[in-house]
Amino acid sequence: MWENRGVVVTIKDVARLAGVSVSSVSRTLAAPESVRPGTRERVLRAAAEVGYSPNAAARALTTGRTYNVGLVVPDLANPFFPTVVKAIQSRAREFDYSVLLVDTDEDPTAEVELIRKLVKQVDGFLLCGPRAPDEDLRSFIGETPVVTVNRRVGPIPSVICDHTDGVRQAVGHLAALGHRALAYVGGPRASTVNRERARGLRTMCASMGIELVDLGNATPNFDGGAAAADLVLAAPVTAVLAYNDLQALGLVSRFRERGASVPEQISVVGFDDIPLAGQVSPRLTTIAQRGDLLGRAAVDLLLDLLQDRVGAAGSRRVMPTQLIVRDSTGLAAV
Amino acid sequence: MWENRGVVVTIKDVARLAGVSVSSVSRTLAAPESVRPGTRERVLRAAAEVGYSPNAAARALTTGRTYNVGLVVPDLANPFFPTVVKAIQSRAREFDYSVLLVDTDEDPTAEVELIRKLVKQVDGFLLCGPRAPDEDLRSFIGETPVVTVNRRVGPIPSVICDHTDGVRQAVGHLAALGHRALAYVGGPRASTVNRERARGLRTMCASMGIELVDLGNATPNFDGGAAAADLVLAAPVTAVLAYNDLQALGLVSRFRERGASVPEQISVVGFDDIPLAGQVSPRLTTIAQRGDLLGRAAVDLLLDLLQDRVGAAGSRRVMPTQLIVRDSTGLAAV
DNA sequence: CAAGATTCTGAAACCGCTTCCTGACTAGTG
DNA sequence: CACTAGTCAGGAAGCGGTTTCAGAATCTTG
Repeated sequence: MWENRGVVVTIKDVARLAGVSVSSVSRTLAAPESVRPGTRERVLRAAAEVGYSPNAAARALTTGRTYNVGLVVPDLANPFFPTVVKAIQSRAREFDYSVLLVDTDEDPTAEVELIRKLVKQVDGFLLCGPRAPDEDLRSFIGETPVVTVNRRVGPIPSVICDHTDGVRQAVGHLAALGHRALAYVGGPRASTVNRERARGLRTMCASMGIELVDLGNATPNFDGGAAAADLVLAAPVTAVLAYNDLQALGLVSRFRERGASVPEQISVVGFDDIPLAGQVSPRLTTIAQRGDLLGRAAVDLLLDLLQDRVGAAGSRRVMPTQLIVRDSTGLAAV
Repeated sequence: MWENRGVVVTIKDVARLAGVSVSSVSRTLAAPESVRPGTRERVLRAAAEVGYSPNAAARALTTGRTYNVGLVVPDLANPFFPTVVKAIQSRAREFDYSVLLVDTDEDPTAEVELIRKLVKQVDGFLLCGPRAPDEDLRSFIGETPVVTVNRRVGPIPSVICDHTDGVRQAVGHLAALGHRALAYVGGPRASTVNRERARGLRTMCASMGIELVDLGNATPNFDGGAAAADLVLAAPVTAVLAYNDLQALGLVSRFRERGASVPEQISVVGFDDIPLAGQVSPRLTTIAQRGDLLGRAAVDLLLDLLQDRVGAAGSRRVMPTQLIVRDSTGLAAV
């Protein structure tokens, strides 16, 4: 039924109509200047007339380039990722690349398997906050081009945000508000971002004489935050930083249930600046990562890689990070 | 640099190693029972040994099947879509299909163009709440298999939620709480879902003697809701239904700013039951669509279509809808 | 205007896989 | 045991492009 979908027009049809050989058609389309203007004209006219568009599979077969990129995300339901994915998809399209999406549901094992399965179908991968262990990711080196987003693994090209600087801004902000002790609700253990933030936090707090209570790893979503809220209240702190905004929202929600008002009794800082952060009440103070910039830069880096036009120096790109002060932080309770 | 990514193992390598012809290898992999056990054994062993996996492009070229589906969404940043996309991606994977994702940014024109561009690269399309006009979508009939999700266009196979029933439940709920006049904040004009809800609402209200104020079309996001909030307060109503949860959240937020408490002064009902709906405060009463069911059913329908195993009868699938009563609805203000 | 240098063009091979067709071999039958 | 029917495996064509190579056409130049 769908076999003869419309009329399948191939390069031969164009060649016949234009009265030239298929090679000339191919050449015209690939490098118009390599063909005489007269021929070019006829070919283009013919192509337009029959509405020709080359068959991607055939092209991929000969050239070895699929014009597909594999995009792997741990959980699309985390509002941070759609921002990145949108940017990636749109930037890829500008270069006529298509995006093969894979959601791994936070499963590190599935992640690696799925990547392996797709290797032949794409020119390279964009791994957003991959959860697989370093050595698994390393195994792709030399096998297929890979760019990681918000994760750093050995020499693998990456695009990340300057989380350390983000943390610096946040701690500075809290210190200025008089907070002397704060808690950190962590994210996935495997997350580079989490480690970087935790480390940055320790350094900053140490250098500023602020007490830091590490509450361990919580799941990176609303419920994870809500679950950690009671730990926070039990700790001798006046402010808390969460691994991401979803957790922060969970914290706020549970604080409210417990009757602890934000920011009067406790200040809350999130990470990511997801769309909702500025819309809920109280509006969330958060450290913004520009997901759109990350996504765009990741595509550019991968494409550069595919063209061999990237020195080792350029294989790591760092995006800025910015503290957005809203209503969930205030003067430290006395 | 990436040209010789690893060792490219082809069907020939397997054939050589197994001491058979390529045709036998191909046959073994496609239809194991068509080959003698001894041969089968050797082929499989050889394939495993060299880690063979067929080249998708080559296969697509000969068979005409790409094992890709095109997934088109208007805006991934709307939290309803990730749910659907996740389900689609995961269900597709079960059948070894890959998902080519396209986000159209709510642009009806781009939508059609992008679909056209991808036609050759996929076996069919899943259009989630497409925004393009009916006639454009109709033009794909016979050209490429298409399944629409939450949109009905002529004979195009579709999966939708029973929105009329959802509306029925919601109006029943509000009526029982004593509301006699309610407002509707609409969504995109082109949205089938929006039309269906509006129509259902009119019918229901008429039959129950409830007054309905149609506030026209608002953008289907938080800001659209916030913008409509003042219209609601100016109307003689005690409850409002929004086109989606994002709008509902916007409404609540603006109501709060205006000092109108929810649900004491005004009840709010959303649509979709996005993850956040149950987590914000007040928790949102909403009409749930099971995005996961929709996504899964859409994949199944498309695959059935591709196998020619779907009668005209089965080409429309309707998913249930359910009112989730939470805290944003209460007794009508007197 | 002829000879050589250049630019264009077409024929053909090839990418990796599927599938049709044919021949070889096995099994079944009288 | 000879003959037919039925299995199974291999050769080869072909999917729709790209690219190499060599020949044809055009342009220079003396």
